Amino acid sequence: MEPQIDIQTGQEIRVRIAPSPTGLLHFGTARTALFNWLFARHMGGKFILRIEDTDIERSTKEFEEDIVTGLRWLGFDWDEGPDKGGPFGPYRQSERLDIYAHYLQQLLDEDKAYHCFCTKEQLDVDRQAMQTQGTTPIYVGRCSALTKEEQVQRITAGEASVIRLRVSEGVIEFHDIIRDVVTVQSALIGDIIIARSLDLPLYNFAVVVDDYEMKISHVIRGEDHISNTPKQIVVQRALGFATPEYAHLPLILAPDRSKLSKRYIETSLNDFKAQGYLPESLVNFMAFIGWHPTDDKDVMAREELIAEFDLERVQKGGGVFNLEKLEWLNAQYIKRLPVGILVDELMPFIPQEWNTQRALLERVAIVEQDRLKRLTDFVESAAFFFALPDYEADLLAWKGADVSMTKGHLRAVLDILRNAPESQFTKDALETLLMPLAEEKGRGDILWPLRACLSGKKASPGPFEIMPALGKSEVIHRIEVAIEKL
RNA sequence: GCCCUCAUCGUCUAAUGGUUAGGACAAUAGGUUCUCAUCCUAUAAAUCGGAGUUCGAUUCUCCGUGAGGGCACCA
Repeated sequence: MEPQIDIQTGQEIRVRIAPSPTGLLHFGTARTALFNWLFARHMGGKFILRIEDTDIERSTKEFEEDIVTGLRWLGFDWDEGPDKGGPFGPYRQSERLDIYAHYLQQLLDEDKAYHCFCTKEQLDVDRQAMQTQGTTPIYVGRCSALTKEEQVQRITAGEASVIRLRVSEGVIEFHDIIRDVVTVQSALIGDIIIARSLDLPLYNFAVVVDDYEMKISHVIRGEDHISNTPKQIVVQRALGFATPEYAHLPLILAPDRSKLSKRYIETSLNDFKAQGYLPESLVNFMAFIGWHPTDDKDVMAREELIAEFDLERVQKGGGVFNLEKLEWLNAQYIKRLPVGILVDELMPFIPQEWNTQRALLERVAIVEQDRLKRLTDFVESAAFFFALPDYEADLLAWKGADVSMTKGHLRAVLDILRNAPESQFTKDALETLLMPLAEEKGRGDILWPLRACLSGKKASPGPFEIMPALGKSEVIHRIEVAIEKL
């Protein structure tokens, strides 16, 4: 497909996900990645991964690894990124320091930025004062009048400083695809710090430089960034850069409607993998927090999402994370899996011993498929197929039936099954074989003890599902065990 | 405190200036070969409040209320 051009800007459509490796892959980050990816794929544009590791104290390689692994698992293939390069690399901010230094120096030379020598303590006092006065806490501008000579002098004298951008008063207005126009007074921003030094740029500065250098056409990010946008626009203007199109996504909320935190769900998306969720379910689920198609579809495959996704239809209000819906969706996707694939997916979760017979595993998977909400459920619900659990004899009695009667019923079933050839061990054949007896003696009287002795559990799949999976000899054996118990 | 944003069933959401306000999850009640699950059917459940515009507003405007986010030499 030829790269799509944005009608409004005439630019190629390029979006990015820009996580900072200061923690595990968060659910919200994954959802932002998804919306960027869907938009890019829908529009035929490019999706870029950029690692924002300017915070050298908190960023780690391990977190970056976790994030990249998670995004890959979800299937968000990026066109450019630190692992695969691209025409506008490097894609890790820590490797772009010379680029930032260049623009920082330019701003300093043009006197659009200046060195500020205020200490953190001073700034804290200022902030406190403004807050008690009821005004917006911004920089008071103590250092803004310093001449270049004075700045150089104090730096050479060894005084610590940061770099601030001069922000003039006025109105900043920007367009948001989801929210239309957002207006902010720049007087409420003040002279923002854009770098600690030439080598240590800060977020609001680095983002602007990178988005420009990487020719990002649409910035799609969480609503928590709305208040950063005017600051970034101010930087763009100082640098003479065009403003990209924005789309601020509604936040994902915990059930108490506060910002989703690690207190409610596991922080790393990779934990969802460990808990037995399929990437397809997560993708479908995440897409539906903040977006829905026009029709009533509720299970949508990746390709359908791409085909129908539309940023303009994204919800404005935050959405609560609903675990039950995720589980339901996961069950839907598990149900739709071909057995072979299901078994493959199950592999990482099952005990070694079960893995000796692929054929048995497949038969069991067929029985359990409709009962699984998560892949991990299989371990517990299917255990009885691989080893008959210990159970009490009275489990075998159906609604107060006495021992000798139950025993007799099981013997009758055993007789029928002993004479049946292995080829008769299919669901349908077994039903025609045994149902007449069950109708005669009472369904519960025959079926309950049979099922109970096969599974050793009071709740399990039905006997006609269990028997074909187990095979003749094991079925006979389990019935004999039961008769012995009685 | 200041700034920004938002508001349809419990939850995710659909819809239109005129409909019985639709679907899904969850809940409840039934049904299908014993149990559990699946599956099927049905029931209950919403336009935050007040003005205005209009023949008509859930939809447009304003005010109020409520909620969320942001206010770092973090991102």
